[in-house]
Amino acid sequence: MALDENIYQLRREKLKKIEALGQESYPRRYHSTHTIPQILSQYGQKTTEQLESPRVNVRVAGRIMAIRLMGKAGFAHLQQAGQRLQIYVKKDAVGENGLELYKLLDLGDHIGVSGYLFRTRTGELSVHVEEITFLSKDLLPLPEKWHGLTDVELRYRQRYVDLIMNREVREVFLKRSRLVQSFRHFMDSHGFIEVETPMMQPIAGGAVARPFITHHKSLDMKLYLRIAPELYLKRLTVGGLDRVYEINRNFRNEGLGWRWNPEFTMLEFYQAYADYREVMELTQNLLTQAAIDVTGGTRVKFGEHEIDWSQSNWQRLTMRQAILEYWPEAAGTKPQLSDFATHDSVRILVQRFNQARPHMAYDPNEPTGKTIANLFEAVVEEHLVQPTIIYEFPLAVSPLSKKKADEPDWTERWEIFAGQMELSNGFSELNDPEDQRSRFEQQLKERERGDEEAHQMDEDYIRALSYGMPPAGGVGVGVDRVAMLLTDSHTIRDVILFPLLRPERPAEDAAERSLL
RNA sequence: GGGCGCGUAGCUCAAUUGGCAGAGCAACUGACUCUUAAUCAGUAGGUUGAAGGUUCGAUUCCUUCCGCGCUCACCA
Repeated sequence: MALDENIYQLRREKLKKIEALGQESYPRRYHSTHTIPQILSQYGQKTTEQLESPRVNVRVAGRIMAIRLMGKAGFAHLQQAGQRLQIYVKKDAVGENGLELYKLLDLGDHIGVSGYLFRTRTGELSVHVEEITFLSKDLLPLPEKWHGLTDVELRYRQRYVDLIMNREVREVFLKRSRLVQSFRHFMDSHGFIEVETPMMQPIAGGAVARPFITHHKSLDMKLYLRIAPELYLKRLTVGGLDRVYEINRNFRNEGLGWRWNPEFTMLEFYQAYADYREVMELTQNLLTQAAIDVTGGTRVKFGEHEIDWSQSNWQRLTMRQAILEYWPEAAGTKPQLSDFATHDSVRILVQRFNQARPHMAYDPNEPTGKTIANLFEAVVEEHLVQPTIIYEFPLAVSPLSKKKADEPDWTERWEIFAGQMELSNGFSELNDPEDQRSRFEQQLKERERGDEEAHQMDEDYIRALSYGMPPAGGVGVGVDRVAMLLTDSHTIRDVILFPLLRPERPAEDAAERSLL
């Protein structure tokens, strides 16, 4: 703390000395001829002789990540775009003034150098510097050069330092960017148009979750941060936007965990005249393409596993089949499909399962379909490492999807799982306003029963459906989770630049900062 | 919210059974015109997360609190 402040003051004084040498302390621009990655790729393979005739003059800028001074000469490494280039500074070439400036530089400072390329005795491509231009001072010390920044909390809190020090982190976020690009390109090329719908909503609908509450002052109105864009996007299909998508944040007021951050990014899209099977195919293609675009192939390391995103590796099971398939031996003989038919038979399944592994919560008053969905999560989810589509979901947990024609307790809905996570959710959209009204009413009963997350009534949405919504398939894809799988990240915080954290200790730290 | 674990210099980590709080890097001073974890000599840097307790003596043991991580529950 005190030391940190000392360094800060010392470096401020160095900055004044740098000004005294005739350098601007915070200049406005620097004209480079090359970026460091350009130099490395264009000249990385050239021999000493090739670099000598003709001589290659360069101007290049970067942040000092290593610096070594040996009396009247020195070496440093400049970092730009995650790559490093060595520079060689000697008094004969930069003059008295240049060497004085070099002596005032610290790890973390930004400089620009002009000079020519050469190879050192050990063969490293370097810039033989003729002129140094000071660009910006690092007043706070960077973490230790060898171990870098490893403290997990500091990495999230001070992501800027994390990005400077850890190249893999930079790589993860470049891949995340490519992922979003891939999704956009895929949707655009399939005739979808991108839209933005409200993030602040008077009724938080379209998903089952507890919302964040906020308030609009001049309207004196309670607003919710959206938990899903669903109901607005479907209003747009009513309006004739037959293929729409949105990539944006949802906010859910829930606990945090390796798969959960309170704000997370979803790709959500709707395709008119399609049913759940068509959008299932589309989403499978979307994800396979994303794996290729982000990683260059379909086989992607994820921890101990290798996930194969190629089309032939995808599995499809109904929810009921999956429970049979992964029923644990310890819980006795596998159930039969008929065991899902009645409340009592499902209750017996739960009892058998809980005797073997007593950790599934069970409320005998909840709808049977909800129990089956919970049973699925308890029995199956941990087994789904390779891309798997689970389809046919209980009506009770699917208030917005169409019923199966032949089984009205089940819906035309699927979810995609991989890496033990739910990645995507899609269904044939319910577009019958009267059915929708009774589903909402059913949810209101759940709410009265104490389920805070049950859906609220949305009269305007029902009015929109009453104008006639075309048949449509709709899909949501969890962008953060896909990013995790494609970057071998095992917590969602590693794919979110600034994950939600408790604020820093206010008293001490604020006092400290005001000193700086 | 429950369980487990962690918190020591700016960073990464030590400290024997409870016995003088240390190292490397970073920083400062000096030497050094091909180094790359540069090297060499020296200097400085700490309320051991906080409060309380046990003890002649606590970084170490106990209690409470704070923060972080992992995990379980709710959720995608």
